[in-house]
Amino acid sequence: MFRWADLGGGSFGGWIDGSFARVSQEGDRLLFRGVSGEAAHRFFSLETDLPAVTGEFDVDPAIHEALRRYPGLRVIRQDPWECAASFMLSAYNNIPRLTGMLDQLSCRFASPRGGDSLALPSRRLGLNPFPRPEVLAKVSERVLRNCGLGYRAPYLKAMAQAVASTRMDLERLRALEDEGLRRALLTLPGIGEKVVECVMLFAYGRGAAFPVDVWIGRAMRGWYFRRRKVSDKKIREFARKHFGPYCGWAQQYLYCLARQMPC
DNA sequence: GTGGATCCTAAGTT
DNA sequence: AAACTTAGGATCC
Repeated sequence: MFRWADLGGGSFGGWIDGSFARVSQEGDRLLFRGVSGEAAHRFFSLETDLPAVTGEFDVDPAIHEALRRYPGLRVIRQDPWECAASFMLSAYNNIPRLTGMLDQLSCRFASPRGGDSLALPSRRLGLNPFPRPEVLAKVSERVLRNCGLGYRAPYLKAMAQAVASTRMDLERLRALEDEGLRRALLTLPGIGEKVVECVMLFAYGRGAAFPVDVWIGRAMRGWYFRRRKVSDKKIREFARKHFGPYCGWAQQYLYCLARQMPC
């Protein structure tokens, strides 16, 4: 999510299932190189009937405008470990710094394998695969701080240890219903009410998840609550009822709109 | 225009 | 519920 690079010439690169993928668009078709079509389809949720989904929550002027501005926008399905770690690190942080942190981690604790060799990204781009939890679990807190993580360093180490051990099998969590999944993920260190929604939505494909970050919070208060003071939880509950079971997809559209025109 | 000192803030969690 | 690390960006000389 945070680690895709603009390679120029209308082409973008990032890691999908252990392969470095290059994606470009030809007319209304997407072209994938370095990765199986199947994996790419899963990653970009291309099996989802987008008009059917967006039609379900095209219910008011704000979301309507967002749908008009960002046609084709989809929710990705990322690897749960990378997703959980990335969003944990995003807490009380800014995007440029976050990407710098992730780049350092991937350059220092992961090496490129797989993908077609000619298409391997350079280390300078910071585009190695995301480090495995077993690796990060053994890295000292001091070294993690050295990657610029700050106070988040111990969280990442503890999370990596949990995921690398049998304590937290992120793949087995797929079998759980939304509430069970939410409760399980919340036990991970550094994951709270906002990040858990991100992981559910962007890694586990739970369309009913609705992350309320500062941007969505501001925007929703402005657009739907007459700028009243409302808790993030209330906003989430409202969104779930207002937009329905795919409110998480609506969140993506609103998020883009909120960042483009801040309140 | 360029360089550096300083201030401020940040896709929240504990 | 106040505190949390610190890099990157903005502002200002």
